[in-house]
Amino acid sequence: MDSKTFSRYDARARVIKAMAHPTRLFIVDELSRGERCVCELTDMVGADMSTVSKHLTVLKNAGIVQDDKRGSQIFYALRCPCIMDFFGCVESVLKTTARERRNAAK
Amino acid sequence: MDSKTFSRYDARARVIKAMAHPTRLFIVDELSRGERCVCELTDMVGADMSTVSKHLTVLKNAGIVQDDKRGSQIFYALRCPCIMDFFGCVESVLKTTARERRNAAK
DNA sequence: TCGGCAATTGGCAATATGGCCAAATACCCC
DNA sequence: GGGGTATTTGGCCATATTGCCAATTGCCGA
Repeated sequence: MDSKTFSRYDARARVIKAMAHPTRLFIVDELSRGERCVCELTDMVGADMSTVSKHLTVLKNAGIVQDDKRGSQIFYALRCPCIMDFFGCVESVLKTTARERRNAAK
Repeated sequence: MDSKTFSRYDARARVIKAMAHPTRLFIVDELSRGERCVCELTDMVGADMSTVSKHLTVLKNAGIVQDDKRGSQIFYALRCPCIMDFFGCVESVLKTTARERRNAAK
């Protein structure tokens, strides 16, 4: 794999890696229903606000979310709704695995 | 986030995490064109065979690929072609980011 | 059965990630 | 300007990931 090819896959991997965490997946799913401020997300996630903030930074650096400062709050929103396509695909992988496990158990 | 909700997102995150590496992304892309044995993939990737083998194990454990032993070789194939949907989505995130960066530079 | 290729496994070192606390910033209202 | 809320940043530790090498296993042909 030459370095140009590597760069292409590395760029993609960075975006995917940003999604590869249960808390960040939860956040993305929640944002798909509309923008939320950090404190709302913190309440929902149930972790330290600093932790949630760092997760949001990861998502922002990957280009998945955008932030909008309004007053003393910062609202985050999905930048690319197509991100939700991930879920359908991931679910079908999980379903396939579950089905095969059932068959294997027979 | 209650523990049941967490489990759901964690299961999804495990699948996504398996994709979150440039080499594994390359492998998935290559497998989308048809099955390949470990030595073919090793040649293409250009890493140690043990490294490629471990990447394949990660993909297999996530339910993304399946293996088929034939003679002295083991062929890997995608188990769920929809995995390729990831790429379109990731590309659009990358394109959005690139576009915004261009606009910001103006 | 022996030698050799294909592939996996174990071990190890380097590096990255995740989460909390505490401290620093930013903003608003009074 | 001062106090309070919202958010980010820095530091630290525990844990996970990655990649190579070496050793092992599995299979085939001579």
